[in-house]
Amino acid sequence: MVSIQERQVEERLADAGVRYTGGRRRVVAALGRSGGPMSASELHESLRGSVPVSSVYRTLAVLEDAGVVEPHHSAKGLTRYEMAEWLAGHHHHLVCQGCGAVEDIELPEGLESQLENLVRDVSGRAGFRVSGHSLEVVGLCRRCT
Amino acid sequence: MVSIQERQVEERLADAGVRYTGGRRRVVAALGRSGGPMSASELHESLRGSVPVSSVYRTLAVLEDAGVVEPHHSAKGLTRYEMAEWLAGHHHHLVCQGCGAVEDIELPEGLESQLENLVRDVSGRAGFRVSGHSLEVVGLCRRCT
DNA sequence: TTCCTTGCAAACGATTTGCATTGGA
DNA sequence: TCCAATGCAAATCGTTTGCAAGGAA
Repeated sequence: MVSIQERQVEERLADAGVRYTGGRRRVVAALGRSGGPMSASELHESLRGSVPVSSVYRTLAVLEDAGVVEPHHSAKGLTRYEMAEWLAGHHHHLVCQGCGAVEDIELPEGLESQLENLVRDVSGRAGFRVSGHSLEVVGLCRRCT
Repeated sequence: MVSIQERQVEERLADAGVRYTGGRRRVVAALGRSGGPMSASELHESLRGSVPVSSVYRTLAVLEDAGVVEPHHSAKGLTRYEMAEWLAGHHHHLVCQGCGAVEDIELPEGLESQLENLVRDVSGRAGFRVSGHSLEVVGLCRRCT
């Protein structure tokens, strides 16, 4: 999967005026492979230590600034990152209370747009300017059941 | 508001075999007053330092074990707590990207139950045993707009 | 007395930052 | 060349824990 996504990231980073170096490419690739958000240390491990933890953090900060990845805050003060919506598509999360794993899910089209309207409506009433939403379903995954 | 909720907490802690001391009462009261989840240090401040931070943490741990409060993970590795659903009622959150504040909102009855069905349906298909869900709407609050 | 609770300070773990070095355009 | 990027170590910051003192049953 060196394709479209890779190009888009390349372009976005160029626009942001930063380099798309080897280390950064590896982090993006690891995130692209993953089926859910990953933390800095998970990325560090996934890359077999080829990118030091501090560099992973800096890379994630750069990527977040450029709008390439988005943070996701989970238990025990861990922050996990995933490809931004415009790259990975809009989706929601199943969070396992047993093992802490996070899995992506998509809602059926109809329900998704209905939910969007609802969100806009309710939030507007509270004087809130909506920029996005995320549904988090908690429970036990197949393995932890 | 010394009423029902207070009684329920009292009972729950008694069942858990722990004391409902002054410090713990103050933490619960502060949470009850709040319109959204609060972190340990926010509680510490809100109580004008009358409860040391470490005690706030311990209190929150006890309350969580007893099922009186529930954690909510937010930006910058902060964990905020709020009264559990069975005490505060089911609701969702508006998260301000500007100031980080979290505000509670409720969905209209109809949409809420529809959302519940949807969640059960989609998650079940993924072999996931659902225990709850939470919708997080991100954007800018009135003050930060 | 006997536990549970509390406070302070030290310990921890995730994340950030200073600084000297490396590497790409 | 020149500035962004990197690696390491030290510094931060939220949170946890050890231990001795305080309190209620």
